[in-house]
Amino acid sequence: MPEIRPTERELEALKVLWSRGKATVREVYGVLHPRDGSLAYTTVLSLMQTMEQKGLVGHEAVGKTYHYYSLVEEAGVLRGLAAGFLERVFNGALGEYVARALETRRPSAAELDRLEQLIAEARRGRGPARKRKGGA
Amino acid sequence: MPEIRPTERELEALKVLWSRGKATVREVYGVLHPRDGSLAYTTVLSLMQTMEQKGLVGHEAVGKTYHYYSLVEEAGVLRGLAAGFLERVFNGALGEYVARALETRRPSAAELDRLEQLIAEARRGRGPARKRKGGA
DNA sequence: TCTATCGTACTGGCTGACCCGTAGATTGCA
DNA sequence: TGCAATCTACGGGTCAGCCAGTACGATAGA
Repeated sequence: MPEIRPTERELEALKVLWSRGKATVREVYGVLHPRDGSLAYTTVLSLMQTMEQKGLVGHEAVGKTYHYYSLVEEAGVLRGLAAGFLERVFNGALGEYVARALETRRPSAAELDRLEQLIAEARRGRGPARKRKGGA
Repeated sequence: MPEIRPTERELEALKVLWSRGKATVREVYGVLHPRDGSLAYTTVLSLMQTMEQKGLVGHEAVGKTYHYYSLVEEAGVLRGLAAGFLERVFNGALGEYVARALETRRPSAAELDRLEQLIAEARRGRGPARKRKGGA
């Protein structure tokens, strides 16, 4: 597992696939285009092709169109990104990692409750995730 | 303030400057080289010149050598990086941001205490930072 | 003075990310 | 059958990041 590190654009596309299960190029384009303002359809097409070549996504032909789906698990990718960022930027210092994020905006009470919960779970010896790692 | 976003290499160099106050190219090279394995001295020199052009660092001549120093505040840069990462990857979801990081390794009791402390401070209405923003 | 050494300045090459236009194939429909 | 719409395939172009070689000046020591 050579560390999955999608680029920014690739991550945007993956998010669409994760939320929908699968999607056509046009659907991904429909999500990315309004945000970016100007972004050609063929650009998104190229993006999907590049991602397929990298093994991030796969496709199945339905009629003449392709339905793309993610080949990488969302939680795993996000975990990897977080781990890399934590290491590269904060040298693994969890406190700094959280402190800097808290400085950027005032967190809601609900968010703070959620954080407390995560910490409590971590204290109980198991990670916050309920799922096991053992994926493909 | 057009959002400071140093590249990976630049961040490595900035860390050296932050920890030492100022440093020569050779000193930065001395830190970066062992980690990277092979990295030419002139490469680090080019890096510093690029960073100076971007306004990330400045230098003063001491004899024939340059002493470089950071022009950007450490806390501010890290805060910006954390904010960007939080937004781009987790759409601003603080819980996910922390949860994924906690999954990567087992945090120590001291680290969890530190997190509790940060949350408590956030609950008291003020951010975890004791310092005001008003920098240069 | 001559030379080795140690600086910085300058320039170019390589790669990946990103973007898009055009071509070609297929389909639906009048 | 002919036309328009809608795909995918392919190729190219731009730019930033990264890396390093070469040039050139200053300095210290023989």
